[in-house]
Amino acid sequence: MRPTHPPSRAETFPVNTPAAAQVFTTVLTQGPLARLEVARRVGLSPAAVTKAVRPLIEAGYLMEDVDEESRPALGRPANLVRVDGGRALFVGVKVTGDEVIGVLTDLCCRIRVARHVPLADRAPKAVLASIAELVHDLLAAADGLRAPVLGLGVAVSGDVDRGEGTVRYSPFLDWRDVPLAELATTITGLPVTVDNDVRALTVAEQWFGAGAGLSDFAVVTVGAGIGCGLVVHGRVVAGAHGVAGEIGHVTVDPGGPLCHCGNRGCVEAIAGEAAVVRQIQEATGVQLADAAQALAMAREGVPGAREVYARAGEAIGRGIATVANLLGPERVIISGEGLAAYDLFAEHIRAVFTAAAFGSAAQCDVQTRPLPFEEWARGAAATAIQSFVRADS
Amino acid sequence: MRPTHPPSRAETFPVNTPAAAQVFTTVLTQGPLARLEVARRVGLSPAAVTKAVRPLIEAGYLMEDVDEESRPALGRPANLVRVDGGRALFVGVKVTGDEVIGVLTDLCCRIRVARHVPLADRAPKAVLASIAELVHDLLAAADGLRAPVLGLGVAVSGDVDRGEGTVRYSPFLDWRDVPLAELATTITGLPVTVDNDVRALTVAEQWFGAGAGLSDFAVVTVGAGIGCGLVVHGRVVAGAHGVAGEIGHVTVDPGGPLCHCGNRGCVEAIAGEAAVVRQIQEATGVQLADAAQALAMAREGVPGAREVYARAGEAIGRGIATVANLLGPERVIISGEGLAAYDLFAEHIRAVFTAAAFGSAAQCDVQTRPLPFEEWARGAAATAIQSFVRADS
DNA sequence: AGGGTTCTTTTCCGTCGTCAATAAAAGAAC
DNA sequence: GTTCTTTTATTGACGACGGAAAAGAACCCT
Repeated sequence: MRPTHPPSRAETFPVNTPAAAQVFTTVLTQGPLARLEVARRVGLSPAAVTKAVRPLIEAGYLMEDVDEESRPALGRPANLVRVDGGRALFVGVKVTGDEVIGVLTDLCCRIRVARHVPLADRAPKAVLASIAELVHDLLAAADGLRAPVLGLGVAVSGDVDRGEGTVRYSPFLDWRDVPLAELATTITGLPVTVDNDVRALTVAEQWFGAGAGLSDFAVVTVGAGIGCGLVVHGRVVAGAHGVAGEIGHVTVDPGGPLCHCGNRGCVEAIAGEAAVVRQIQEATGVQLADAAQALAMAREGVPGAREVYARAGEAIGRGIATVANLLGPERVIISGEGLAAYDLFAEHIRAVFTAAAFGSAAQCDVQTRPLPFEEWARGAAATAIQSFVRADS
Repeated sequence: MRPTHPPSRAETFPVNTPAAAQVFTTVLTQGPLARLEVARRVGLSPAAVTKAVRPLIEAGYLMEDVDEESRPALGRPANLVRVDGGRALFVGVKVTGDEVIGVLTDLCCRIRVARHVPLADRAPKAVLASIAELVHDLLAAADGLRAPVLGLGVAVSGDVDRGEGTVRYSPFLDWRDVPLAELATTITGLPVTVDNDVRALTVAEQWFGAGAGLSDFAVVTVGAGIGCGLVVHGRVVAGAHGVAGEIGHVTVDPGGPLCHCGNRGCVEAIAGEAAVVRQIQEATGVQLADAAQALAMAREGVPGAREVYARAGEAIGRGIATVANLLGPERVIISGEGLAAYDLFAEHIRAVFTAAAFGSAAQCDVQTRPLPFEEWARGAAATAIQSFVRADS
């Protein structure tokens, strides 16, 4: 049940306690902080923070840093503690249907290098080859940075068991029970963490994005599919069977269009990329090559096209309202390539959401964040950092 | 942020550590256990369990108990540890629209006495008077049991802040910002815990019911309203704004009947008690006095009546599928007075659920549990026990 | 230079949990 | 009936972690 599939012998985090992990993560995500401030946020005594920080500084993971800027008018200025990004590197990889996106990040999870590799074939072998190529490239780039690469995170859509490091079922890739972590470890020699792609993005948002500091929020991704990452009680929800956040297959209209899952009126069957293209083709009678064309038509004001986007927005709004009603998150973050059409969605999402959110669930803050695929890969790197830092025997 | 609103000075749990609370809860919920077995389940060493158990035995909360039955063929027989139910008592109260149900439980949360008091008026004053009467009765009954009453749990529908002990908004009772814990403490002199009623029932199910041992499950209650309690990561979900589990206001048919929340086609607007009665009246033209009459008509086979129940079942099934798709619980427990009509629902719930559940979310085990209102009150008592045991400064 | 303020560290101590050894309570074997 | 085996429970030594309090450090201001 180790979240990382480890190679022979690798550099490990110097302290193996929950407190150390929490201190490190707090410093990582909440920027340079005075020890006293860390103590307040983590709920430890200042002394405990001093003691937790010392070995991490000695190991080079944290560093001190006086901040000339915000010197207080009174009292001793704080010795800020920050993560030394240059101390270590991680690789994050996101697999999509037609390419593999990889980023090399530092220990602060800042992207240093990003690479894309096209994917001809979705079979595990081909994907692994692309991952290998990507990682090889990134490791080469890492050579110049004089820091060890300590982990690889891989994000794949579908039912992923992070603990086992296996992809149980990915409809998109047509994979079943692929021991991806093990395979990637033998190829790359790195400790590998495998997780679902939306959950990986959710971790990135939790650490560095609009979910920072929130214990309950949701990330809704609009694109080829409609996905959702949930954070409840401060932890990403994985579900008992590995599946969770399937907002794309929430029914919003039982009489709606047929979905590939076999049901009618799923959010994805109305607002997924393929569904939008298809519906606009049907409405206009024009054959479209891709989503960009569909978007262009709607922007031009072709009759029927705008309405398709409006209905898509309503479906998404209803899906978000459902999440809000069931979980009462503090915030919902909408992201994904589909945001390119956000101007066509926005008002409909909002209108349906405010109408359908029950009681104080409507207080939920809905915001959009256009995030490129690199950000998903960064999330994968974040899961690798998580595994590296996490204290679990 | 204390979960219990305490009176002047009361008996407290002897040890204030997470480990002790966990050991006690494990023994409470998983029956008499050998220390070694407790150690295995809690993840502590046997020695730690011995040390945690001792003060609890000295304080009388736990007791030893040799089990002649399951003596092993080999080795030293285990000294089972169990909670001494007779050591302390708790009162649990559930407020409904027309009555207040109270139970007196022992420390094992077994119901010793149950009482109902009718409720003429839903104003806080009247409800508090009923609670006072009920508690007075139960305390009188407790006198004969020679054990102190250590807490009162109150379960109310609506938006309840357990930490503050206040009812922020209860549409059903038409309450706003009632500091119920404080009020009840001054009246009864007991430490009071206030929580949402469905969440209280969910705690009871988590401890003693079909949710025992599960870290992710849901309780769906069918009755006057349709509610839902969620357990994620082993904890009951309260939501950032106090509202969560509003499955009753998940939309299943945007063109459906109008709901009191202002939307169309909510689960509650189709499958709530009032909605079913109304729909059957409309379908048959017969005026009905209550849900029992509606049920009788459907059982007699009056045309149109059965169909209303069928549609209700479908709505519930879709709601459950939505929960399963979003959270991937291991189990969904259906309960509530509405189960009286379960024979008319069952197949439709199941059919829609299996069709609409996505991927391995369909592995979720859906079961029904007819639980009387006393069980809800017992849940309230369970929250009181939780507050009593919980280690939080 | 001295006082005020705030951050950091030190020292000491208590608590809690593990480890390893020991005790205890059986039945089985001879 | 003694001894062995097996399993459970307890003990005591030890170490790690975190808190409290006090001292130290760094700065500003007067």
